[in-house]
Amino acid sequence: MEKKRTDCPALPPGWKKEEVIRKSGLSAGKSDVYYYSPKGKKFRSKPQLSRYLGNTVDLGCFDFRTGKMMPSKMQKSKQRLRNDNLSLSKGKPDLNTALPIRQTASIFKQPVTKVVNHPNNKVKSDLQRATEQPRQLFWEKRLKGLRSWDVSEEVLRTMDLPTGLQSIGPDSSDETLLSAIASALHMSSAPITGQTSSAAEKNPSIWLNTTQPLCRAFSVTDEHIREQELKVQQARRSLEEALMVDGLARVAESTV
DNA sequence: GTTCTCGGCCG
DNA sequence: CGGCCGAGAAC
Repeated sequence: MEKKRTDCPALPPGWKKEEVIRKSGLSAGKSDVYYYSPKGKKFRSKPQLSRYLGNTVDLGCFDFRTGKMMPSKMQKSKQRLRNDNLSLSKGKPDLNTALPIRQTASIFKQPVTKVVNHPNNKVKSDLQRATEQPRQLFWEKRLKGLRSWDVSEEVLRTMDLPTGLQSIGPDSSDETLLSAIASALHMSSAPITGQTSSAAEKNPSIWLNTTQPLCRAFSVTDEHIREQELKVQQARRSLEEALMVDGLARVAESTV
């Protein structure tokens, strides 16, 4: 059989594509296409590939069988943005196994543009580099007043931050504190400690540690952790209930 | 146990 | 009809 693993130009380097012809049975002559990651993991469908690659790669116009990007396969009236209202309200249970996109990520989609005085330079849009882009001091202030809304346009109550967290910098109110901390958690995998230097409190515009949020140094206590565990537990419970109710409703609907 | 292969469901 | 994945066959 053709068991040649060939390079696949549409995928990151190291990926291989293989086409296996069925040699017997009713489906003899049909072929199956497989992909192999650089580490040798085998993939036998687009959903499986998509799950593995996560949200970093859009396989929307990727043709699994040929292994090429097919611009024609774009923007069908189907293919909605993942988990929009429709697919959540009506429709089947969410069997989408792809990782959910952080909704807050939209804030960071457009990092500050770095202009370099060289005619041949192109602006890079690599997300990894985005965190290293220059930023305005106290840029978090711009997040002030951002709220989240549910589908009925009801303002969602903001999260309660643990007591003891205090903002720092020109905006002493707590209005940007949550945003600043949330942003910091999204933008770096390094520990978030807040501004540990006491100098930063006196003159933040000079001593601010820009890798940390506009938040005074804090420590996490066992009590904080217990509270958080409780919240997670409760959230999971209500999710479980919601899924339960949803499932029952669907069964009832289908047996009418 | 893992990998290969074809059947068959479902859209 | 073809993509996807279950599961038996093969190793």
